[in-house]
Amino acid sequence: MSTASLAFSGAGPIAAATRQRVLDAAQALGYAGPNPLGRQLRRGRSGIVGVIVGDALRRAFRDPVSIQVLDGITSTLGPMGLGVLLIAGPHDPTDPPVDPLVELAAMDVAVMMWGGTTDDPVLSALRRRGIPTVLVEGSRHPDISVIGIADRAGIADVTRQLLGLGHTCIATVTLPFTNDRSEGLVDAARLDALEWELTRRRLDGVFDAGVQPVAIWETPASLVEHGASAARALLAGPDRPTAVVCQSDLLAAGVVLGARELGLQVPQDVSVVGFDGLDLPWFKPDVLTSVAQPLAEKGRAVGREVARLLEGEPPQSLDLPVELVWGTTAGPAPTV
Amino acid sequence: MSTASLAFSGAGPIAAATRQRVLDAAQALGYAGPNPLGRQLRRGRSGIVGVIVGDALRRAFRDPVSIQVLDGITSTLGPMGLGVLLIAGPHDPTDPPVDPLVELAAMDVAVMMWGGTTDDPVLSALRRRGIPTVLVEGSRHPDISVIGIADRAGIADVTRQLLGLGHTCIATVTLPFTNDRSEGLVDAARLDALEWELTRRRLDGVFDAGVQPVAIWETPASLVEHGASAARALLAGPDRPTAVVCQSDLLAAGVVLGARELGLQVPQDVSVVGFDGLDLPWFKPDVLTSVAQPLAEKGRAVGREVARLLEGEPPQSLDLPVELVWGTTAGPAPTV
DNA sequence: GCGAGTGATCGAATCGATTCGACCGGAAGG
DNA sequence: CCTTCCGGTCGAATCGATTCGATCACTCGC
Repeated sequence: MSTASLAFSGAGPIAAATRQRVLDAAQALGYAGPNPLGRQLRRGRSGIVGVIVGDALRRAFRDPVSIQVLDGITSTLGPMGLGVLLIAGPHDPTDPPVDPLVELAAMDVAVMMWGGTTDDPVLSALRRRGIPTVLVEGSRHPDISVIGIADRAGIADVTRQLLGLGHTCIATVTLPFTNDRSEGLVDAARLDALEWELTRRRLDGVFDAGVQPVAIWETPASLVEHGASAARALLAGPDRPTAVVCQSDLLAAGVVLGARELGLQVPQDVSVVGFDGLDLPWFKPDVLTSVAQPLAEKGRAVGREVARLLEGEPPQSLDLPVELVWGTTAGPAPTV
Repeated sequence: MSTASLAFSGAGPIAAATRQRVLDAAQALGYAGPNPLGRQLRRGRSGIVGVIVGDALRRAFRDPVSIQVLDGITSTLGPMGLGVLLIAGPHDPTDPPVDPLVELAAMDVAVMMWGGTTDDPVLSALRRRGIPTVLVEGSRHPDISVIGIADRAGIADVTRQLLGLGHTCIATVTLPFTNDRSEGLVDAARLDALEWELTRRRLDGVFDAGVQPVAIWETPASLVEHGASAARALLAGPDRPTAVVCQSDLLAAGVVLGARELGLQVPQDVSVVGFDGLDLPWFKPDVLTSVAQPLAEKGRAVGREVARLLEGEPPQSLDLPVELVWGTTAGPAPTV
């Protein structure tokens, strides 16, 4: 048995002739190679990285941001012989708050693809199981790796640019506040109920610039259609904002489309800025003014951190820079 | 040990008090519950379904078609306690033809998300390992489950409609022919080199309608930008086709955008039909004329077939119907 | 009061590979 | 010629849970 093991794994000394004899015998007996389950048990490693996406898979995959990060992750993990197990994140409040896979599946490391909330049930489940975890865009935990970006400062920066262009009446369109996916204007009570770290941070970016938005509009997901309905609600009235800061590019693109539906010109009548720096082929020849984040690099950084954790090294957090991309959707405030 | 096992699994008779005692002891000892690896080895089941996407993950995830099918798959598999392991399909010819995960990873069933070629190395690797496999949109294999759609008939149908509207000069824009991702006009030699089952079948649909396309344009992937470049190439000349049949909606949308860039009106100057029946929010208010396939249902059918195979039942193939959706991008041929 | 029956608990084999140490034969060196 | 060393092979323990059958305590019925 041990010789057969060596023949297949190639680790350790084995004569070429013996190896061949083993391989031939395997062929004759219809043995298709070592059973991964046995190997995994013995090694104590499954070779699997659980990636918990921030939503039902359907929605998560419609978001180019998740996709690009996921691609960066897999392209780093693949060559290391690690596989990615997809796990759905929290979505419908009717579902159990934690996917059974989080409790039951074999994985060496977990990646949470969204910031999560302050005390996330998924995160606690992972900690209970003792599975090292990498958070994408979460808040700093002392003993957990967090791969983030300078989104707060980036949003503050682009907001200041708008101020410099004479905008005084600025609205903001945000990502979801909680898992319950409501849509609409945010009042003080709702603002207190804000649970998602990421949404809060980007909102704080606007405040950091010294802006008190004339309206905060919450969307149930980062999708074009929700941006469009935000535009219909925010830009229809007579004293509409002259600029809209959006927490994602998809929302911003939706706001632009919605504004045009209302007969408004972008950026002459209203300026729209987004976040992410996506390349949207169907948006051409326009280019969103946006805060670009290095999405694929973020994924690769996650992959590298996963590798570090597997080596047994202590968690290490990392913040990636963002870059302001000045496109065609923002300009000076209209003169009254 | 056996009692502890019963306490955690809940299968078999155990007194509530004993159970609680075991759970308390586990807590005290810092035991976080059964190790999945041990359970999997014993059960002989990993609870994992390997899903091989038809491309590098990045490209596959930009394709709403894969996404929706994948979503259907996961939503069926999740409640059955099965996890989805993502595996990249064949992409750059420089990479190894078969992802190492296909050879090494533990999985109970595999799903190939694209038709593949007649003798696919991935498929043979899976058969060698004895892993039951479900093919999405492949060609009929005797002992393999194939979940397909009536795409050939659907394309033939929509092509006949175009004939009925007076179109005689019809071009077609296709999905890739092989893994080498070339782009451009297809000549006889290239037509012979066609390896992808799915592309061939949809092309045959056009032929079935009795149409000999004036041009066949191969794209390297189902993306809007490739449709746009096809349009630039096919529609620039004076004797351009009056209708373009595309093998996907993303390509069709790209053709429409490209045609407009050239100053053409759709459908007045040129009719464009697609395939898939996607809902593209950014394409509104236009609606693609398309052959709609039930994407989520296809995914669910895959999930059900996976379940069947796990039960040990013999492979069973299934063909889902398609439906012609008459949108705003196709109309009568222009009068000369 | 004793045997049958029942429900809970425990022993031990098993899944399949890995890996350390023991062992063996042959070659090189003294 | 004997010892030492070394590359190659083989035995056996181990990873962690599941599960069948055996055992045990206890109750019920006669």
